[in-house]
Amino acid sequence: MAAIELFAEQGYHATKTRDIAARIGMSTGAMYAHFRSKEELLFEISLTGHERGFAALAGPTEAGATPSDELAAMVRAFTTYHATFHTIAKIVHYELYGLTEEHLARVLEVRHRTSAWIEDAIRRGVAAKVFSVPGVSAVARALLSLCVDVARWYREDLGETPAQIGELNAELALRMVGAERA
Amino acid sequence: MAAIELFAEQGYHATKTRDIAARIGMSTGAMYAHFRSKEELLFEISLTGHERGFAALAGPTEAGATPSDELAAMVRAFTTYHATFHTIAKIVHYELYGLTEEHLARVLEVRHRTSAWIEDAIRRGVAAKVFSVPGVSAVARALLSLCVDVARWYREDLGETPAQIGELNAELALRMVGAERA
DNA sequence: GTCTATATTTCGATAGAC
DNA sequence: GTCTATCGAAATATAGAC
Repeated sequence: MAAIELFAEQGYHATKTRDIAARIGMSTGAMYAHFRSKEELLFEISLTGHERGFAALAGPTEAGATPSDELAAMVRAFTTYHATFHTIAKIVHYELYGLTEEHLARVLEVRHRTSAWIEDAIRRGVAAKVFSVPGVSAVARALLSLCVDVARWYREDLGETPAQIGELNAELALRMVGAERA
Repeated sequence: MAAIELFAEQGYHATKTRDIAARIGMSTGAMYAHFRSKEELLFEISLTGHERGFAALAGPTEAGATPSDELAAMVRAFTTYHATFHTIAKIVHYELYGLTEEHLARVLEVRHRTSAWIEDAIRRGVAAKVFSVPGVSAVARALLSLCVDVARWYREDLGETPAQIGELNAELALRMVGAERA
């Protein structure tokens, strides 16, 4: 979708319906056959992006994995997602104030689910005495920062693949939680 | 400044000159005695914020400090800055696309100075063999993420002081660079 | 479904009185 | 310097022909 690129490049409010129309080679009038308003378009992008981000984070969990492997896999996948879909992720994290109150509530639910998921992973490692952290939720927040902020600075022409950034962040995450190493 | 709060709360483009006027209890006409345009207002906030951020990062360097103490002090101060002035920092990091080309170039120079500063600190630790990192600039980027992203989620009613977040991030930074501990 | 044309609103910025 | 009033441009969204 052209709107995704534009919202991410310039921000939601800076993007005009004419810009979107021009990029896809349509008139503004024709676009309104596909969605009711600009905010609805933002909400659809935002909610889908939130759900896919959570799916990326929650996907790699395997039964029987060690807390370290589990956390590394989560950070690796969540980071890779934020690099690969950095345009959508920018909208997800920086365009919340463009949503209506009802739509905002919908995406906040997903955000809460996301942070709870990573907190639980840390908590399991602490319980198993393989992690040592200054505070579970504070470190969870820091790990989310590490993953999420990738969307702010990542560009395809950086010479680094999303997978490489993911691998780096997985390693850093294990260091941050003080994981005992094999 | 009222504009700072509004730009940070809703974004630059979402903030109307009438909103700013209303918050400070002035008319829009009266405001234009104080600045030439909305973009000029954004630029002033952005440049000042950038410079103060760099000053916070570069301030704590002391002669004779160990690489670990030095890096910890930098991350502590830079994080504390981003929590304390999270409204300004939001503008600094998320409202770059609202600037004119000339003004953008000015702030990009400060940003480059900032990342170079933290890279150098890591490089000194690696040279002294007290840090062990997967890559100097990649880890520098990650450290910046950790500090900068604080501005995205910090709120005063969180029950945590900026200094506490700063202390946490300083500890996490030392873990990330694999600093040898006393 | 897409076009051209336009209705309607709202924006940033200015004019002129005080 | 601040006010009221307003200009001119630009925005979202709609109307009606094809």
